[in-house]
Amino acid sequence: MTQVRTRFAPSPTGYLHLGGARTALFAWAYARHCAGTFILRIEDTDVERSTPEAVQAILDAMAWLELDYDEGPFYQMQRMDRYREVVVQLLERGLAYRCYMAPGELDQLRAGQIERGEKPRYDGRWRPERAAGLVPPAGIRPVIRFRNPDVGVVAWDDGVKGRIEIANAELDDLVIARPDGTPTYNFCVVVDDLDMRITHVVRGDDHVNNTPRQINIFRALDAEPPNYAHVPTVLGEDGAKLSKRHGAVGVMDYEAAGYLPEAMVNFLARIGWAHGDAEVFSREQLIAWFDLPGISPAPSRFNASKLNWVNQEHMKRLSEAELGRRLLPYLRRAELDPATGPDAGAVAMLLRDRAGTLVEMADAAWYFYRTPVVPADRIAEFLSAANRPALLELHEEFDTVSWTREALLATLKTAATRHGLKPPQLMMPLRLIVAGTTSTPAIDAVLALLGRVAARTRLATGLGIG
RNA sequence: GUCCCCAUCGUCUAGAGGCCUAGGACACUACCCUUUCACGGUAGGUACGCGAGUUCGAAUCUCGCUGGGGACGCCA
Repeated sequence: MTQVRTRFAPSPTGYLHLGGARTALFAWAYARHCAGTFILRIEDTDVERSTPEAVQAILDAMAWLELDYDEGPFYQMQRMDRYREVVVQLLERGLAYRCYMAPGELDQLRAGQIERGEKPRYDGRWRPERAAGLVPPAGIRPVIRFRNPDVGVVAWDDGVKGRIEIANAELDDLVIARPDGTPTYNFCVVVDDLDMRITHVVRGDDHVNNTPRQINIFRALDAEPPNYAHVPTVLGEDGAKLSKRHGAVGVMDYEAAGYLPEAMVNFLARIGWAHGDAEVFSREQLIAWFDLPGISPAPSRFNASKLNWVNQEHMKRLSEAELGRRLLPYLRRAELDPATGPDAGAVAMLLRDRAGTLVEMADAAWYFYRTPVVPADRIAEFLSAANRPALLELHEEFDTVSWTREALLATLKTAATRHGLKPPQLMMPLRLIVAGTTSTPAIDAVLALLGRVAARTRLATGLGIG
C-alpha cells in the first residue's frame, strides 16, 4: 500500500473561512488517519489578489486549529520555472498550442453561444490541425491552450460522490499559460499534485468540473491522476452560500469569540461527516475514526447553537488548570487583570455551566476582578425592614466565620432562619451587592472565591455603612 | 441556457432490502431538581420531497418529476 499524501491548497486572497477550514480539516484528518503526509501549498498565482497578509491569516488559522502539515508551505509563484518547462514539453509534443484569439473576440463568441442556449466555450479555432491557414495577427501575444481530447468520457470514482463521468465533448481547450507566460490554476495544480506525489485530492466540490480537465492533463503528461474526494459546500444558517452577510465566517473570528480550537475542530468535522452517533469527540478520536466514505455528499448548513453546545461540552472536559489557562487571555481582552482576583481556573470552574464561550465566561467573571458599583435604588428593590438587619449581622459574622463555602452557606441559612426569612430573601440582596448582578453561581461559592476582605467591603458599601 | 452533483425531523445526522410503528444530537415545549441565572434529569412534538417500477418486503435498488447546490474565466 502506498503512503497516503494529501494537501490543502488555498489561494491567499483573504482569511480562511469556515468552508475552507473544514476542507483543510478533512484533508488533514485523512492523512493523519492513514499515517500519511499532509502538505500545505499556497496557490498564489493570482498576483493581483494574493497578499502576504492573507498567507499569514491562513497560517494563523491552521495553527490555531492545530492542523499541522508535514511538508510546505510551498508557493506556486516559486515554481514558475517548473511550470514553464512542462508547458514547453506539452507544446513540443503537440498537446498544447498557441491561440491568438483576442479577448474581445472570445467574449463575442461566448455571448453568441449563450444567446443560442449553448454552453459557452472556446471553439478550438487555433488548434494546430485547423489553424493552418490562419496568420497570427500582429500585436497579439498568444495564450497557450491545452489540447483536450474531443471524444470519449473522463470518469473517476470520487471518494465522496461515487462515480462521476463527463464527456470530453463538454470540455474545451483551456488556457494553461497567459500571454506573459504565467501558468493558470488548472495547469499548476496538475504539475504540483504530480510533483508532490499527491495520492488523494480532498477539496471543495466547486472543483468537480475542473477534475476531468485535470485528469486529461495528467494523462497528457503520461501520469496517473490521484484519487479525488470532493467535499460539499458549507452553507450559512439560512441555506444560502456562506458570505460576509452571515457575520462571522472567518475561522479566527471564532477564536476572538471565545471558542476552543478543539471544539471548532469537533464542530467542523460534524458538518457533513458522522461517525455513528458520536457528537463530542477529541482530535485523537477524530483521527482514529475519520474516513472518506463517512462524508455526506450533500451540502450542509452551519449551526451556531450547536457550535455553542459543542464548545461548552469541550470546556466541561478540560481540567481546572487548563480551562483557567485558556480563560486568561480572554480576561485580559475584557480588560480584567487576573492578578486582582481569584485564580482563573477556580473562576472558570464556577462559571463554565453558564457560559457557552470563553468570552461569555470572561464577561461573567468581571465582578471577581472589579468592584461593582450598584445604584442604591437597585439595591433598595431587594432590601426590606426584615432582611436589612440580617445583612448587617452577616457583615459582622463575615469577620470571623471560617471562609469556606460550607461555613458560609451555614451562616447564611442560620441568619435567614433567625430573622424568619427564606434563604433567597437574604441571598438575592447579597448577590446583588457583592456581584452587582442577580445572576451568579451559588452565592456561597461566589463569596468563598471572592474572599473575606472584598466581600465585607462590598457588603458595607452596599448597606451604606462603609 | 448547458453540464455536473445532491435530496431522512427546523438544523447536523444514523440508516448500506426485513433489526425502522425510522435512532442520536442541537434547537423547541412541559415537568422535576433548585439559592437567582444556569447545569443536570425526565417526558414530548416534528422527517424518509412526489410519482412510477423491481421485490414476498424499500428510507435503503431503478427511472421520471420537483426542489436545491455547483460549474461554465487569460480567478483559484
